[in-house]
Amino acid sequence: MEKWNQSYGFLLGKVLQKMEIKFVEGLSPFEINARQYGVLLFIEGNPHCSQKDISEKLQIDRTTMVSHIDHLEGLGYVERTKNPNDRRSYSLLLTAKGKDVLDSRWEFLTHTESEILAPLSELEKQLLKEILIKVWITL
Amino acid sequence: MEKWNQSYGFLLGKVLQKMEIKFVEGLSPFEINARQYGVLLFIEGNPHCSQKDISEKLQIDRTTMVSHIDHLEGLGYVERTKNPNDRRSYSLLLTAKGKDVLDSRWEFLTHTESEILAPLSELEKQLLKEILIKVWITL
DNA sequence: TATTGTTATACTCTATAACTATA
DNA sequence: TATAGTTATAGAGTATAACAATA
Repeated sequence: MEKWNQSYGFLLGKVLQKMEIKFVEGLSPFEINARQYGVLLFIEGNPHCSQKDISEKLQIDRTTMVSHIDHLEGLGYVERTKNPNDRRSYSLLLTAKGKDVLDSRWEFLTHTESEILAPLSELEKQLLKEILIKVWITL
Repeated sequence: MEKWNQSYGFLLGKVLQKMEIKFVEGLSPFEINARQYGVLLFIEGNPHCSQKDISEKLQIDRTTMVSHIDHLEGLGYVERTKNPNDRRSYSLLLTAKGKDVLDSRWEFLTHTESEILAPLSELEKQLLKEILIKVWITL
């Protein structure tokens, strides 16, 4: 075992990189990247949210959000309407098409993850998820 | 629990991101990024390697390697000498200064990781490492 | 005056193709 | 001819600052 394999960061990075490469491949027919998929997920969970909301929660710069939403709107996955209560902001919603992409790729995502984590037992997979959630919650 | 928290990829990404931000901050006084730290680590473990060797093993494009090594050589962390057996390639070595940076930042890296993983018990930390290694080995 | 979204611009990181020097 | 390294260039992805519309 070499020195760099003893770092959690390197190990996490390698596993994540592998997952991401596969997942991004699966997203490419839908012309979005992993970030944009995350945005779709967020909008599904927070209908009528603003670009600012996503920007804050997902820690994406608000100027970057503009181009992400431009892109998703251009593909017909997301709909911008002005928020009647505050006309500075948008009220964002998934379209039916966007919802389809989200669901189909969610299945693909979980399938991809299973493949990468195949060497683990069911117990280990569950432990890994619990451990990650425990760390994430306190971040 | 929201949907996106149920993905290993999102959880891994969040934890890694947090580690990386802290680690890169700790590297900044030494004017290198995480990739370049990885290169130093590789050279330590593989003295007299060529740029091509690093490029292949760390999956960094060889043209990108040129600027990384330029940078590390400029800082006096790495020494380029021509390989006498094949004068096309370099024989790369850490300087004493490079070795110092590597060691001091290794301590910092492990300390940073401990901070992020603080919510875990010793057993959980060990399980996490074992699980990650198990997945990584089969990648 | 502060906030949401926008635009123009610049910066970082990386990749592609053509070049050189060695083999 | 093939390979290691180099250079110039272009492409993502992101960030900064100035602006418009609205609060």
